[in-house]
Amino acid sequence: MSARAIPEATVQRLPVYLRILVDMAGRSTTTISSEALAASAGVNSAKVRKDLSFLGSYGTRGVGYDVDCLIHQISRALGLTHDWSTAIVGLGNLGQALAHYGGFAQRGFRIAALLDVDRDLVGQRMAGLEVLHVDEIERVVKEEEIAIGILAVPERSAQEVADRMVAAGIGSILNFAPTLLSVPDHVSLRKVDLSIELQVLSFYEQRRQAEATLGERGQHGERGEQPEPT
Amino acid sequence: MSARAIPEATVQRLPVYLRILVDMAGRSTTTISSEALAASAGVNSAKVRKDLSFLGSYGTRGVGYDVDCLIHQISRALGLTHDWSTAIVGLGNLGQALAHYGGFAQRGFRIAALLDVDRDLVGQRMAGLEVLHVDEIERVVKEEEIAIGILAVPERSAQEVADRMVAAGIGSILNFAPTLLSVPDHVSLRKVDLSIELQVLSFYEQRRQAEATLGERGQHGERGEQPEPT
DNA sequence: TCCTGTGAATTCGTTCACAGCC
DNA sequence: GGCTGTGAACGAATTCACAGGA
Repeated sequence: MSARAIPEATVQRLPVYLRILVDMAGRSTTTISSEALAASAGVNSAKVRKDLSFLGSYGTRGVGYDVDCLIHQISRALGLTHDWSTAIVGLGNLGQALAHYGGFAQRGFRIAALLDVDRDLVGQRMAGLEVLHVDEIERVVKEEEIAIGILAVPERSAQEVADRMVAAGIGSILNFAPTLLSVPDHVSLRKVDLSIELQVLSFYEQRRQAEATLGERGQHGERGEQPEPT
Repeated sequence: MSARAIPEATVQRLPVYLRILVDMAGRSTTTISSEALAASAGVNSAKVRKDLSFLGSYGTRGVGYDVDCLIHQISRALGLTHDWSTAIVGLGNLGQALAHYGGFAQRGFRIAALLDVDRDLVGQRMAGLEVLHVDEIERVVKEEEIAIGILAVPERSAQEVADRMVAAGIGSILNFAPTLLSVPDHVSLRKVDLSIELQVLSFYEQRRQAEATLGERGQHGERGEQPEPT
């Protein structure tokens, strides 16, 4: 059966499968089984088959999935068949690191604008772009058709900048500031919070040290599923 | 009923509650209800109560929770009552940004070492530390009792460095490289993958544009739960 | 024979709803 | 009266297990 409503959990795994498949294609592999893909992705093969079945029936029984076909189907499902423009707001250490990170462009996310409040930064060139003042955000979002705003500003200004992004018409925000943002229902929001990651690791680290006696599970976190140490 | 086995999903939310509570304490708030905490955390109050109940019964019926008490209990549960030492391996754009990010130390995660393979970087000072060659990792992990390794190396060397961290005795790894790592069961692993975040946003962005007609849900992702735009 | 696709069973997480205590 | 703590109901995600096509 084809599509309609891909579950949240599946959406999060599709990019992982995609990366593996692109890698496979680069090695001239033409076909892959759910078992092999599952091993690379660190999940169980039934999950892979169920996930892929939400895209439609693109496998061949007794054989597996055609790598190129799957790449195409996943890309289509994720909306990666065309590029998206992004803007980075906040060019501190993290914002600059993001601006220079090549992995975005490579995966179809064009960094179309860099913005900051700091008058010393505005006007400078960075990663091939001129840094704009954050007050230009409304204009830039419209002119460059920015779909995704990347927020790398300090905690205290995060909400204000987010509000301006939303007002300017941005539909998706990736927030690196360690704060909870409020956005209207029609805006998608994801956050990356380094201290939360460390604190979660701390929990398991502590538990391991506290026990230091029983054999316990060691793979933790919805983001941390991993394959066998094979 | 007291503790034993805090669910994964709860562990991920405790740091969020903790941040809000610390903020509250800074504003001299002494007591908070599950309803208020839930509103700040962007979740529902039953979830807050259930989450907190895994730590024990520290609330007062008719009143709420004592802020300082909760801070203490959550910190204890997360293993934050003592500091943890971390090491950052890979000092490209991202590694440098992490090295200079103040939020770690502030939350009890001491950056005890910076390592890289690049001979030009080794020996330089950065964020108050001398950059060491990655070959020193075994010695440093032992001498500095590094608990958490932060991996900001390129994809191709991530597995190798992870293996060396594990061999050196590190129990937790936070991986920023866009690759799936294999580690033994007794090692905790979490990853932060920027392109996955963007691709998930792309999915919802595309769906929104494709529909552009029905009123649909806008808040997505296990990391992206958010409160009302109140 | 091999591997997909998927109902059914199970596990995990969330939400409801209320008894019990302040 | 207000708010916690928690069984019970519900829903989502995972895994099992196998029917059915290549």
